[in-house]
Amino acid sequence: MNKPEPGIQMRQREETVRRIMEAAERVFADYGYAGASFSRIAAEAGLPKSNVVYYFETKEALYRRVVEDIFNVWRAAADNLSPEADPMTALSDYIDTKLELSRRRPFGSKVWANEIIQRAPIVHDYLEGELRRWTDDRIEVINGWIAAGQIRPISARHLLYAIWATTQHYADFTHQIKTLNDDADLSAAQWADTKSAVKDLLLRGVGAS
Amino acid sequence: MNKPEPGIQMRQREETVRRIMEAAERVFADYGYAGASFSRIAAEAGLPKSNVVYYFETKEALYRRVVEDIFNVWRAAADNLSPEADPMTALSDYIDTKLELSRRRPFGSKVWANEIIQRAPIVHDYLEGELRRWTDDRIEVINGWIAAGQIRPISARHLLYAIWATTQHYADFTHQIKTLNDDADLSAAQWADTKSAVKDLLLRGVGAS
DNA sequence: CGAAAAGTTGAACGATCGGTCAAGGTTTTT
DNA sequence: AAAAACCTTGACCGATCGTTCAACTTTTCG
Repeated sequence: MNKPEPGIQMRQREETVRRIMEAAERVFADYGYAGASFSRIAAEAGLPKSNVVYYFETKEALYRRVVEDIFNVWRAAADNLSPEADPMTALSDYIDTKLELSRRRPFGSKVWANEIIQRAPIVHDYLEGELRRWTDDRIEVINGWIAAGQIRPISARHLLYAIWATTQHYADFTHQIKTLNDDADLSAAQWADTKSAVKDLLLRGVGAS
Repeated sequence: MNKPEPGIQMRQREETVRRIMEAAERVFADYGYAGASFSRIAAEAGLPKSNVVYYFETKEALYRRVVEDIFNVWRAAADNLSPEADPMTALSDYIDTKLELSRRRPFGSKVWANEIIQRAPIVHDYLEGELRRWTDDRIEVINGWIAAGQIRPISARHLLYAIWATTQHYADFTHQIKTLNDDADLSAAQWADTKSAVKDLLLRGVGAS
């Protein structure tokens, strides 16, 4: 049962796969599923097209890997919204985490948005299963907070939707936000402003003082 | 200077153009710019491909017409946010109007979202000109309300972004929302709930009692 | 009415797409 | 060192793309 020490080939394989997936995430985000081509992804990754095909067989398989990857990151972030915590702290942390993801993985967010806009041909099963359960669970948690008088009696479902919408907006609509910011990327200070403004607005909405 | 009474041909032309643009809006929303093909749009409109080309010359020209059309609708809706009105009434009406647009023109919203996600190759000039001016004007209006003590001192810019994000979310992420609603479209009652929930959350955020 | 203009449509074009394949090189295993 | 497995890559395939074109019908207008 000894794990074999990775040889040159295996280490290079992982590195190559990672490079292709990063390129693919960018290209899928910038051109959509149909508009993204193997040749463009390969060029972005600095590899021949055939080599990309060798590692990912089909375009759909590569796309699926990219979508699953970003989804796993998001799922991990979602665990922050735990039932035990204080409502304001938990929601505040959740918004922070989601905004930080929008900042660090904007292409992943765009790929996800594209997938949903186009009726989720790939991740539909996940939406019906895992996401539905996760959402129902969190709605119960929030309703528990409401019943205990810890927050205002708002609609838990629409609160979640509002958090998703506002946080992901800063990734998906990066270009619009940048344009309205005199064509400059948001600075670190502006990102901090964003976080506090979003939290201020939404948390006040649930009853923060 | 007498306007000529429209003959059979001209009336049918307008009708055909409208039918093509409706089909195109759906297809561009469902498949993205690159994934939308003349043949699919033509099939959706019930016309031969060549006929669609006859009316719109190139795919980019057709796409541009679709984007400009939805943009004009949105611009008209934006006028609701006028400086003179009472803050809460004005913001409430604005949110109502935007949500009603998400309900009635979801495909247009998706086309717009796609365009922005993909760096606005078509509407970039508009973003830099008209939208930037409109946004700056509204930020001034909101800051005026704040200075007059009519609403809480929130960030006007991020308030606007939050309104855009939450309202458009119900159009762009229709599929996700529908899936989380047991695969059922939102009923009229659920749309009413949505409107009041979004307004409750955001308006409380700006200081409604 | 008859010529000009506008609308309709199937066939065909070069370009690009996703994917296949074979030939040759490199690494790992025996 | 020989065999096996793995990796790299350019050439190539059928399908589909946006676009062009020519033949034809219908509508408009003097």
